[in-house]
Amino acid sequence: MSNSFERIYAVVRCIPTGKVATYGQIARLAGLGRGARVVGYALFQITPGSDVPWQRVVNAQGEISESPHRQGNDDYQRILLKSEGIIFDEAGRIDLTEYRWQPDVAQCAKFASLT
DNA sequence: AAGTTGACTATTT
DNA sequence: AAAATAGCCAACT
Repeated sequence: MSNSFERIYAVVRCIPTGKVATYGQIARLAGLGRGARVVGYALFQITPGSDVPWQRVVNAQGEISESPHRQGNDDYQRILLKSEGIIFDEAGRIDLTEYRWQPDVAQCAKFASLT
């Protein structure tokens, strides 16, 4: 596993239940700057059984990003999020102004040395 | 070693 | 408002 991926996973693992984060947000926290795409690539390799809550990562529009290779799993992701208390609007989007995760260094000391 | 690729994002049509 | 364009960064081939 590449080091960058480890950092990304570390950040994602810190997203509390009931909250979501955007790819760009995670990229920045992981020290990747604008490498939002790398975050997506990292999540692509996550296998079921991993302790990384990949379902809490959505795109900047509050919508679930899907891929030609992952299609079918978007429904699964939506179900997981709903079970965590996240509400989807009519368009199937999440209200980021309410559910967007706001990193708290006190809760996640791992970031202290990354940012 | 160099080119391609992608769970992105912001900008421009 | 939806679709195409252009930057971005690291992994993969």
